[in-house]
Amino acid sequence: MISVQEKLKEKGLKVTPQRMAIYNAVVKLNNHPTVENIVDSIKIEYPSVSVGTVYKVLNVLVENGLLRKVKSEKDIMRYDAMMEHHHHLYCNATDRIEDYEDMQLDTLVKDYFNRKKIKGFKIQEVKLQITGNFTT
Amino acid sequence: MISVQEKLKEKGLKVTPQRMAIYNAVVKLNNHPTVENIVDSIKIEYPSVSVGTVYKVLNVLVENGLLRKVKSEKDIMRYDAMMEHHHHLYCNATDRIEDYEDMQLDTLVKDYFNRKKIKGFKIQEVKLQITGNFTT
DNA sequence: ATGCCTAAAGATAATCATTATCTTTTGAGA
DNA sequence: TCTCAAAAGATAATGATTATCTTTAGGCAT
Repeated sequence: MISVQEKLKEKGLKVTPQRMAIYNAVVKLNNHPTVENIVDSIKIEYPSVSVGTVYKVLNVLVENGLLRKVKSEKDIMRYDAMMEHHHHLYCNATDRIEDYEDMQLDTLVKDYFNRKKIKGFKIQEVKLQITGNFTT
Repeated sequence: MISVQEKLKEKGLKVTPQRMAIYNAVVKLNNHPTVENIVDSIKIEYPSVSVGTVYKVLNVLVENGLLRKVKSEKDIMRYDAMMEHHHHLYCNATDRIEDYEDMQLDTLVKDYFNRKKIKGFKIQEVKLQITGNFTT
């Protein structure tokens, strides 16, 4: 598992405490935090952090493949540190979003679209948006 | 096929020319128009239309099950007049979004999740977000 | 280790989609 | 036709995100 520092260097980006803190916050918060969540979390360590910086850093991390954007029902952006192919469980009752990995399902879908092509469209990725309710 | 007028009356909503025009614009534009697209389209018939009104009407139509919101990669809301269960094809190159209906696929997915439950989660709907490129 | 230089952080203003507010207009039942 | 609440129009406000400008600090060369 390659570290954040290494990934940043690889891309020619400077390793700064803010970038580390923001990345780690997304990993730690882990349930697809909003910018607000991230700012709150970081304020504990870095009370002086600027909101603009958080936005900038998040964009840099997304552009360089360290984080992903996740769009929720509301029009606030959320972030995900899980970079492998996966699906999302959306809760109807709350705004909770959880990652869902299922290679068996991926195979099923892949096979299906290998057999049945969509005419006029070349598929690159298929992601499932599973809505429902958490029972726990 | 029940008409828009009837649907509005059914819900106790007044039938106004603006509501008709906005609904018809979404149907006519058909490729998941943005509010801007809709306003432009309507300005031809109703040059005096207010943008605020378009937003309000769209929200009313969504709340009453006449339209759906579709979120795109950008953070601008788009609208869809297709109310039946369906999936979306997202183009990587352009911002084109197309509806995709596939009952065979729906059956496959439904059967899969009937056999393999997600623990701690009750599924209500599964929608596929198919990204790729239009070849036409 | 020190200095230099550019990238990044901080602070603040600006933007832009969307919503709220308030007044005027109008659909539709009596 | 009259009435009245609901809807439209106009405009201001909001709130997330981006841009701008100044200050700070990584990190490479000396």
